[in-house]
Formats: sequence, structure tokens, C-alpha cells
Amino acid sequence: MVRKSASGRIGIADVAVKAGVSHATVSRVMNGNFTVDPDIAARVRAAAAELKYQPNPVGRSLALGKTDTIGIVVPDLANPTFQAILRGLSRAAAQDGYRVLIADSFEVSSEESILAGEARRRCDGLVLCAPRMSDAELEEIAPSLRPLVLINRTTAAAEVPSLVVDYGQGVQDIAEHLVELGHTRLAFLAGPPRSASNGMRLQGLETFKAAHPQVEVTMLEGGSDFDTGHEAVDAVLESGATGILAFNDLVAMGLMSGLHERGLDVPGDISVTGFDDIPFAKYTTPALTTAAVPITELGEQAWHQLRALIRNEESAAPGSSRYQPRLEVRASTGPEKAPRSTVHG
Amino acid sequence: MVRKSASGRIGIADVAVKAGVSHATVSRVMNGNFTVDPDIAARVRAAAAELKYQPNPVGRSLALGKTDTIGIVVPDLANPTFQAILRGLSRAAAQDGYRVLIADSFEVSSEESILAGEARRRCDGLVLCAPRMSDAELEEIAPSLRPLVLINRTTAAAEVPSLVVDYGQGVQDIAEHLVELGHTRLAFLAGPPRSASNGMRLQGLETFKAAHPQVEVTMLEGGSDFDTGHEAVDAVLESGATGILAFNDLVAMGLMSGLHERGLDVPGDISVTGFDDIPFAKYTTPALTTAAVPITELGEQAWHQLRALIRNEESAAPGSSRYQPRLEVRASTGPEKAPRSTVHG
DNA sequence: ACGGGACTGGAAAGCGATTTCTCTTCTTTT
DNA sequence: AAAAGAAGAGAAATCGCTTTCCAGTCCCGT
Repeated sequence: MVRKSASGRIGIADVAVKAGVSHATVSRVMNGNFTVDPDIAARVRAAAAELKYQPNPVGRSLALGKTDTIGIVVPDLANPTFQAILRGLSRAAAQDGYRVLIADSFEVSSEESILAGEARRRCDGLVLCAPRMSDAELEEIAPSLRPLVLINRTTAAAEVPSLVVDYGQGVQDIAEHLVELGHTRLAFLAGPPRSASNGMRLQGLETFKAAHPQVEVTMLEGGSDFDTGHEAVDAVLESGATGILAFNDLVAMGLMSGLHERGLDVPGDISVTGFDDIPFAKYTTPALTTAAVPITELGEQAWHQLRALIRNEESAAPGSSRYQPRLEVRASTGPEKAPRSTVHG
Repeated sequence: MVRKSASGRIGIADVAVKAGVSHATVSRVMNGNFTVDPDIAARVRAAAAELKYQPNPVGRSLALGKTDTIGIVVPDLANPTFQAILRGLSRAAAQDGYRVLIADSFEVSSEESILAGEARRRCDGLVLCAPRMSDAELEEIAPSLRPLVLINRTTAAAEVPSLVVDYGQGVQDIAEHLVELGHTRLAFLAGPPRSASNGMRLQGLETFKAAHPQVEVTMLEGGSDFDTGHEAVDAVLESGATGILAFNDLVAMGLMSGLHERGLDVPGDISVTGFDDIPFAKYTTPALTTAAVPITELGEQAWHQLRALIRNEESAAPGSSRYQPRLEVRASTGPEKAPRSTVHG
């Protein structure tokens, strides 16, 4: 009969009794401390095996002051970008024996810092993914969240590395590509207003406009999902633009679908571009021209940065790094046809 | 100057000192125990606020014997189906103040039970998603994992509710639909061999074949992602089938993309169907005919079942439930054209 | 043969909370 | 006014484990 120590599960005490030693010795054996007589160690191991003893991680965490768990806060778990980051992070962390706790803020920026704090206290470190909170708030809470790694966001707070994708450059590359194809009237379908990556894209477009004064760039309201793109068809057509830069691949796909329903040809009538190069982008018809972001790798790198912080708080803070998107020209962009209207304005 | 109790963070002891009371009293106040004098309670609260005290969840967990966290084990975090389940689960659990810890087994079935055990010990309950392990192993470890909820898998172990989608019925519905359109030669692009849901589909097809002896059904090897579908083009064409049942939407999309590259028309030349009705399915060209599975809802229901188990182990074990897929006829299926070859075999 | 260093393993002190137990102190009742 | 009862708050036990501290053992050199 297996003794149960008060609670329902087998504890270190049960093993100690069965092996006829103190629980301190059991602990030593379980943790590979070699100051234990091999015979006794064997006896303890046998007892542990027979009882199927597994140390309670909560007790362990309390004693050790670490949980072997990291947290990640994302604004929207439905977004493929964040899913990919999560996947990369989880995979990399698992290889080092760490688990990941997820927190979805559902784009409610006011919840973010609370969520982050709660997650952080249960973990050894935190990855904050494209937080929607203000710069001021971020800078204020960042220190209490360390070890902390930021993704697609930066902060002035010390010891907080951040990994950011250069969306501004990516958007410029795409716009250049469209211009080279002869397009002179572009439209940008924007993303969520609070998204920093949307801000970076807007900045990139400003730079582009400065360099290409002859190109007309219309800004359209948007979002980050299929429906946004699908619903934007009218606005896009009204703009008269022939080259559309969608916030991301999802929006681009929704838009293409909508254009298709209107009987318009992509890229014959209108060229459409996305951003991110999600796995689906290759398989749309026509295949989507987009800017590829090594997004899973981003999650992986986030772990490496976090690991460095966790392992050695003194270590030279690993600098923040910047990822350059790579233009992927596919079939959804083509040369501008004869303009539908000769003059405008 | 804020006192730090040994560790770097502010503990209950600091608040106790600052408020001039014992930590027992602080605990009482923080937990809404009303046997504390209002004046003292106010003093404690003030001290806690000033020190920005937040109770350490690990210490709390040890004392309370609960972590307010649940775990989920999935075979592949890259799979949209599991992502959707995770999303539903996370959202529902968050509403009740629970967090979720994720574990990805990367389709390595031998790791699954270890992973599950480790996750379970850190949590108050576990959701096992489409486990790839054998029935015997599942039944053996299930009791030690309780409270446990299974998704797309059942077990004989007691007190383990499971939520399963009736893939068999769904496949039959799709096949019927194709037959009604005049197709007499079908092909099934199978999924991962160890997947139970693949097994259910195969069973469904057997039932279908028994009911429709005149219909030829070819079985093809496959997988669960885009590339599988894309690479299956040759095999599909060789089979001579005019109606293709892909394992899921991803495979269907990959296949359609491949067929498109070969200059074939869907559904003109070949009809293609998917399974799951992922958000993308609506937006492919042509829009994908598929069987819709309320997958996010599945994650949500998993939480409800788990919650019932956690809250009251005595409660009538909530029965297992079965979800019926709903046929979504879209544009990727159409009537069979004149057969490309009159006779075969 | 005896003192000192290397080993072993038990006892006990945390880790940071919650909670029971107990002792005051203040009310209330007779 | 005395006894019984209620209420409030501190001391101490717990949760399950790790780890320091320390008391014995054993072996070795002198």
C-alpha cells in the first residue's frame, strides 16, 4: 500500500521512509549530488522508482527561486505572426528544458501591463510581443518585468533587449518594386492603429514619398485580418490606385478575394502585395508578392536573448537586433496596364 | 528605502513590517478575510499599495495546493487546428482567471506522456490534444493526469471526458456531396498515420464505400500541411479521380495550388474538398468546399469540462461529447465534366 | 595512537505564502 | 459586577523541496 503524505500525491517524505533515510538525502540523490554513498543512492533511486516519485515542481520552485518557465504576452493569439513567434519561442525554450506560459491580451492595451506582471511573477522571464501600451507605460513597467525581451518594440529602459523587424524598410522595398513595374498610384491598407509595426510602415512610406514625389500614395483605414481586406475593396477601387500595399498577407488575401468577386484580375487590373510571407502566401492564386520576415526565427532568438539574461544577469546585455525583410516577388504584382483614367485631381 | 527580504522582491514580510502587523494579518487582508479591524486593514492596504506588493504566486500555490494554471499538450503547434483549440482554451480559461501552459510534442509520440506528466504537475488540470500515443499507454497514464480532458481521442479510463469531432461522418458528407455532383472516382489524401482523426476519416470512408459500391475510392499517402498537398499532384492525377477529399484544408490548398500550376481548372477539371473550414478556406480561389468544425469552440468546451472537474471532483463526470461537422459547399467542387477516359482497369 | 581532514547523512532553517490555534481584549448578559 | 461570549491579531504549523550547518565516521600521516 502506498502511503500518501496528507495530500493525494507521493512526496519526498514517502520515498525517504521507504528507503530508510532522511528526505534531505533523497533530495540529494534526486539532484545528482555525489556526496551520497552509492549504495544508499541506489536504494533511494529504487524506492523512488517503485513509488513512481516525481518531485513537486511548486515546492522545488519555491526552494530554488526559479520555475523553469517563461511567459509570453501577445496582443492576439489568432494572428499568424504571433502564433509563429510563439512556436519558435516554445520550440527553442523546450530544448533548454523551459516551458512557456501564454497570455493573450486580446488587443486590450489596458490589460497588458497587468497580464504581463502576473505572467512574470510565475516565470523566470518574459517576452513581450508587440505591446500596444504607450511608450511611457512600457518604460515604466519594463524594469519590474526583467528579465524581459521585447519583440517589435523598443524601450529606453535598461537591460531590455528588443528584436524588431524593419517594417519601414520592407514597405519601401515593396513600394519600389511597384514603382519599377510602372505604378504611380499606390494605396496603403493600414493595420491596427496602436500597432508599433504599423507605425514603422507609415514612417517607411513617408521616406518613400519623400524620395518619389511623383508617386501618389493614398492611406486607407484597415486592420489586420482577412475581413479587413475583404471589406476594403470599395475603398481601394475608389482610390484609383493600381498598386496596393496591404498591411499584411491576411489583409492582402482578403482583398484579392474581394477583387476576384468583383471580376477584377490580379495582377492584370490591380497589383496586390502583402507582408510577412506566411506559409499560405505561396499558395494563393495568384501567389502573393510579399516581404518575407523570418518570424519563427524571431521567437527562437527571443529565447536566446532571454536565456542569456536569465543565466547571467551580469553578462553584457545582448544588443537589440534588427531584422530585414526580404522582398518575395511572386505573381500578384505586374506591370501597370493602360491607366483607367488619364488625369486625376 | 524599500526593504528587500533576502530575495530581490517585496514579500509579505515587508508589508507586515511597514504596517506594523504580523504577516498573518497581511495575508488575511489580501485575501478579503473580514475578521480584520477596518482600520488595520486600511493600514495594511496602504502599506501594500505603497510598496507595490504583489503576492508571490509560487508561495501561494504551495500553500493553496493549486496553481490557477492548466496545461495543454499538442502534437504540433504549427497546425492551425491546434492553434485554434489553444486559442479557444486560452480565452475561456482566462475568463475564469486561469492561465495556460503549452507543451508541443512535435509529433514525437514517445515524448508525449513525459511531457504530459511534467505539465500536469505544474498545473491544476490538463488538456490532451489528439495524443499520438497508443490506446494502452493513454489508458495507463490517464488516471495520473486527472483532472484531464481529451480532445479527438477517447479512453476507457474513468473520469476523463473527451470531446471528439465526428470526422467519419464529415468525410461521408463530403463524399456524398461529390457523388451527387456526378463524381464516381474519388481519392482520399490521407493525414498523419498516427492521427486518430485520420483513422476516423478512414472508417467513415469504409462506411461510405459499403453504401456506394459503384464509386471507386483511391487511398493516397499524405500528411497534414501545404507541401503534402502540393506534392500530391502527380499521385492525384495518376489516380484518375475527379473528386479529391484532402485530409484538411491545408492539404487541399496545397493541392489546388499545384493543380493550378499544371494548368488544371478547379472545379472544371477536378473537384477538391478540404476539412476543418479554417478561416482561410473562404478566401481561396476558388473558395474551398469543406466540412466546418467549430474548432475554437472545442477549446472553449474543453475548458468548461476541465473547470467542472477541477471545481468539484465529485460532480457527475460531464459526459463526452461529439461534434458534427457541417458541410460547407463553396466553389471548389462542381459537376463532373465528360470523363477524361471512358474505361479504366 | 592521536589529531586533522575528507566523507556521510541527519537535523533544521529557509522559500513565501495560508491557516489553524491560541491568547488577549472588549462586549454583552444576568 | 461577574461570568460568558465574541472578535481580533499574533505565534506557529504547513505546503514540498533544497541546502546549509553540524555531528559523527573513517582513514591517514606522523
